[in-house]
Amino acid sequence: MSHPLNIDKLDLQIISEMSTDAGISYAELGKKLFVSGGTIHVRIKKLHEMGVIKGTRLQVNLRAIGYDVLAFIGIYLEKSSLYESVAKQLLKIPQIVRLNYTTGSYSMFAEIICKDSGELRKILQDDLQHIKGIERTETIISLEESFSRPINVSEVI
Amino acid sequence: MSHPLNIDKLDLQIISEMSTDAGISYAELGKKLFVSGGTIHVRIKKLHEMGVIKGTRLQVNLRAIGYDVLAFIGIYLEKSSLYESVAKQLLKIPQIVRLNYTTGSYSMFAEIICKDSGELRKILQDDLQHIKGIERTETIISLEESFSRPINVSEVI
DNA sequence: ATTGAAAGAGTCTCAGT
DNA sequence: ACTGAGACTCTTTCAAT
Repeated sequence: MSHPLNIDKLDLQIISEMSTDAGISYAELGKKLFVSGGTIHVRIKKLHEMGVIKGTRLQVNLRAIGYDVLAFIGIYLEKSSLYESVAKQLLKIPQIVRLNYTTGSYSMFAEIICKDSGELRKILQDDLQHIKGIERTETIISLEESFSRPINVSEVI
Repeated sequence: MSHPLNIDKLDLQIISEMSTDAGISYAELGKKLFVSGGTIHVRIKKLHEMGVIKGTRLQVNLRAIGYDVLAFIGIYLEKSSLYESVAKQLLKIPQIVRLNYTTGSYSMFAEIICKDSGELRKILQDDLQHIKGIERTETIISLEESFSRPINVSEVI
């Protein structure tokens, strides 16, 4: 498997290990991959500079901090040229955590996290209905997350 | 705002800061929140033990490592009681990184990351069509990710 | 529950290969 | 490009509050 940039097997192994645990020490990671901690350090620095690694994020149990509702919103636009302007409006709604420009059933597809169903209803009715360019929306509420995992890059190596 | 568990303002501030940068040092985080590094350490340990913090994940530029296609798959089940058994089959497909049991347009909703459109087509035709209990699927391909961000917990504080 | 300090562990740099 | 060692920084523990 070839890559667009200078990414080799060791880089992918580092990414693979850190995908599930970004907090692993360079020393331990080096031991696991049979290189020195210094090499791990250099590689991670390089991957950062290349923009391959964008950062680390905490995985939080949303229910535990009072966010009970996860939903997806399929968005139909009046004209697809309105994409940029609608995206700008959706960015202003803090509960919307992700937005994709899509092809298929919807023009855009959003993910939203709310404290309760009342908050979700409020955003759907008050905020989304007033955004110019949105024709209609379809809400898909998640009752349960079966699983969520990083992509398995090991097969590429 | 009250919480189901013993989570206070400082805990939420820690979660907020680390949501966007899980790699920040306890010392620096302590300075930012006007407590000692030792206190940060104790709080994070507590949040881990309580299951509020589940871990850290690397944010990777998928295109850079050869994954060009992100898509969502809406799944219609023959009977909703088949949920568990279908979920088990979907877990076996490594390209499917997330699965939710949903209400709305679909019974289940999956997220899939593939190297190219050929790989996606192959999974849709070969793998999904042979899973007992799936009536039909709808594929939504992401042409562009506008944004992706953690939930903003600061408003809760 | 928080602090400050000491001990231990990890990162980061660099000269040598 | 990798290593090992030294300098530096951070984590982790703990007695005191």
